Amino acid sequence: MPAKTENSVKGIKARKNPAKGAAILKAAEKVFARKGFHEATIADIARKARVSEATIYDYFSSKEELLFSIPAETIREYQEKNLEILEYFQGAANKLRFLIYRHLKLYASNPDYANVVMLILKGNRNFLKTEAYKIVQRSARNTTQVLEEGIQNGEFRSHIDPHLVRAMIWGTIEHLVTRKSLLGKPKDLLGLADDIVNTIFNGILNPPKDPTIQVKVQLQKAEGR
Amino acid sequence: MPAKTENSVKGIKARKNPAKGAAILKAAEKVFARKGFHEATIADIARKARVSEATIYDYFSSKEELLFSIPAETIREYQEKNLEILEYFQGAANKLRFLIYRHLKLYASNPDYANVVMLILKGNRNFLKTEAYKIVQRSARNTTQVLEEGIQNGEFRSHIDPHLVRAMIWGTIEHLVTRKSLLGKPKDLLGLADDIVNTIFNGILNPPKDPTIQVKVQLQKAEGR
Amino acid sequence: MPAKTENSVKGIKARKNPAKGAAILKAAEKVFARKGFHEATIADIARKARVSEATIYDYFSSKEELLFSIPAETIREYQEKNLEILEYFQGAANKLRFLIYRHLKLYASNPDYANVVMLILKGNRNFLKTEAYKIVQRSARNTTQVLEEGIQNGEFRSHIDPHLVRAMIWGTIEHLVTRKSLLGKPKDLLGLADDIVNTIFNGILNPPKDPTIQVKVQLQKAEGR
Amino acid sequence: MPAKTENSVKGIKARKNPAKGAAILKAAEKVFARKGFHEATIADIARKARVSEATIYDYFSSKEELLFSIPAETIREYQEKNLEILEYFQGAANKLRFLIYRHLKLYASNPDYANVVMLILKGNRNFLKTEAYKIVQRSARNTTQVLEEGIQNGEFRSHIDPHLVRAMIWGTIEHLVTRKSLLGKPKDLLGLADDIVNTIFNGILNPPKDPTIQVKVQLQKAEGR
DNA sequence: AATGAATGAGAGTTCATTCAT
DNA sequence: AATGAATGAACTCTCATTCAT
Repeated sequence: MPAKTENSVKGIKARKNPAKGAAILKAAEKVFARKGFHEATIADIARKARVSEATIYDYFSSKEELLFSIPAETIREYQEKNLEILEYFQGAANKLRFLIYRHLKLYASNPDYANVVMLILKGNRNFLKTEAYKIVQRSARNTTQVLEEGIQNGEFRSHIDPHLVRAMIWGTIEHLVTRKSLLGKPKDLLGLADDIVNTIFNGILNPPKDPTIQVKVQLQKAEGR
Repeated sequence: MPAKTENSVKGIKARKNPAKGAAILKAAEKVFARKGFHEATIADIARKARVSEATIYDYFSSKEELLFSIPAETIREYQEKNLEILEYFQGAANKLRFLIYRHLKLYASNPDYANVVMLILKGNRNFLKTEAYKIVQRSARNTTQVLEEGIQNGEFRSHIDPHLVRAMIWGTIEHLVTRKSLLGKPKDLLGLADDIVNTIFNGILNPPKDPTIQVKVQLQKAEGR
Repeated sequence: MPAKTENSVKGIKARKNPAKGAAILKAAEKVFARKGFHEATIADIARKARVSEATIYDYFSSKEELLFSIPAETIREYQEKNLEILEYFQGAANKLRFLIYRHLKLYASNPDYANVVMLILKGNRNFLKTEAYKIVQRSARNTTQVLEEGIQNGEFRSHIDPHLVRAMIWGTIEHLVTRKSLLGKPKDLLGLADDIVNTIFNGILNPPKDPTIQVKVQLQKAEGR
Repeated sequence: MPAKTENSVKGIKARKNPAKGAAILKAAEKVFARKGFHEATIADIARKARVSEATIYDYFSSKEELLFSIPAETIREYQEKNLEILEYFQGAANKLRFLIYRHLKLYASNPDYANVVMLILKGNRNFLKTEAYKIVQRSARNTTQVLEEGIQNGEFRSHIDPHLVRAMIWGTIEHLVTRKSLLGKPKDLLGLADDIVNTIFNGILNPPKDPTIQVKVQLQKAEGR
């Protein structure tokens, strides 16, 4: 799909050897995850990637660009696949459950990535100008649309604000992932998915004691005669 | 109230002039909020506080300690007041609603503080070792306890996981506050409180179409006599 | 004369200790003279000045500013004194001779300075934007004015172009100083002054063989009668 | 004419394709002229020459050698032609006038070359060790010889110092060319040639008001008889 | 109590140059 | 003959921090 250079694969500005570009990126992810952005040095990353520092600058124009390149590919793959699979689900509730699972799984299965995103990128204003961030936004719109769909077809309450609910879902996930990144718990992130979905779906309030309806049927003797 | 040295007032390690310590802290909050931790320099803060750089080191032992001192007082005041007021509420639902409001309000009315907490401290591993962070944890326990209380007394569903629900509530708030810090919207954070509470309480699912129960009553002719 | 800060003496941007600023400048002059601009390192200069590299940046904002600061004071002193003394001379020729001597002497008695100016600054485009360069220009105007004065009062030929003659004088001096900087000869720069002045004044052409006028006086015998 | 290797044509160490060597040299001249030596990168030159950086090193062993190779051919051609034509002139004055014209024209018609020579090479100590510089020296000797010739045959004053006069002529030209390189003026360099020659020849002093000789002839009456 | 002055320690970045293909 | 790819080696500049006054 790229027009001229066959090297600019999937957002990694990898001139030269794309595999090496990816290796550097992976090394950077690890080092940033462990040390944080400012505490990590290019030398650290170079050592981890087993290349020279100069080589890193052949593939990425600055330390920050290197940082921003980490989510680029991952996020696009994620979003593409999301759109693809979403088609197969029937009903907004099912779709939403799927999105929650996937979102959680994305981080659960890439702890270094989770670290970088939650602890570094989320607080970085410049990241907002990034191409990768635009995909994040698009991905957010997925969720909103599913919520709107659910309201439309009556699956979801008509009173809810799709934007707020999306914020709740994402906020919940991000909070949990951040906790996991910082404190190591809960051990099993994915295991929380069902609970999250249930709580989002049903809320926490106990329904009024009994939704039973009391039907009073009085049969009277038919006064014959 | 000060325990040992009469200068260590309210968590600010202010030897000497406590007012100056507070001024430096306020200046630091502003500068950190605007520039981020690493991008802000001690010189910036000194300029803003109208003191010399050396003076800052008379009040705080390092740049990071200065950063960590920012939430210290705020968070303690917040927590104290929370506990105090909480007493006056009846019922877990009312208490929880109060906590949500307050949490949101804390950030809504201190944008610089929100900035520092959301964009800088949340990603800082060392903050976890801080005294201030311990208060945050205690504050979290408030919420959990209220949730447990609600489960106990039947206000809340017995199936919910208090820890998860607290994560959801906090995650939601943090997500919204972070958005506000980075993007400036939504303009009115506090205005979202009701919606948040409602959604957390009732969930998003429409209750089954009609909880109506179809009662079939067949009356038969009473056969002769 | 400086309004506010008493430290900004004579173009040396010396905050803090002006003497140290001057020492750094002197060290820089030496090092640049010996090694050239790009080959000299801040570390070299710091070592020579017996200060830390960081201190240099407390006095000068960049390596280039340090370079440009070298002629600043010298050139101003030179120009001021020139104007002062020029008053005492009678006649354009005497004034011009004085200027030539002084110009030559400036470089002859400051070999390091000559080096920096001739080998480094003369080829540096950015130097043209400098305050010091403006003084150089003013100094050039001195010469032109004296030449104009000489034309006006008949001391100098009316055909000469003051700008060109000034270029010739300066060019001559610069050429000689550059040679001395690079090759070490001629040993005695100042000794050339008289020759330069004579040649500029009288040119190199031999006057037409004899400006003698042949007067033929024929005395004839007065024929008696 | 090539002595040993058939590739080292005309001073360009061009193994392989001499045309490509010349192209690289021309590109280097342009880039150096525009940016200066240190500011220009091999990458810049490679881009301009439409070759790879590595290829440049197939033709020139280092960046500095590349720089020094720029004048090599030009200067030799210039010197050869000078010697050739000089023969046809009669009289030292005519020869000198020719040399001044030619020298000025050399730079006037090659602005990039003038730039490189005046702003870069003139300040470079290593250039003095160069083969090209030796030709420059030889070329300088031309001028000196012509001056000596003129002194010998009475065209030039016997008092003048040929070395100094040559320095004056060259200094003048270099000064003017440098000005043109840096400031763009004067627009017409060659137009100054006549003025230069005239001033060098005749000096700037007005000849004593009247070289008239007052001859007093007193005729006395021849007494007696 | 306050600060002017000084600096140690590094970090990111650039580029000329090399070499295997 | 030509070059894509890789890197060693520096160098400028910044800043948190210290200390004598």
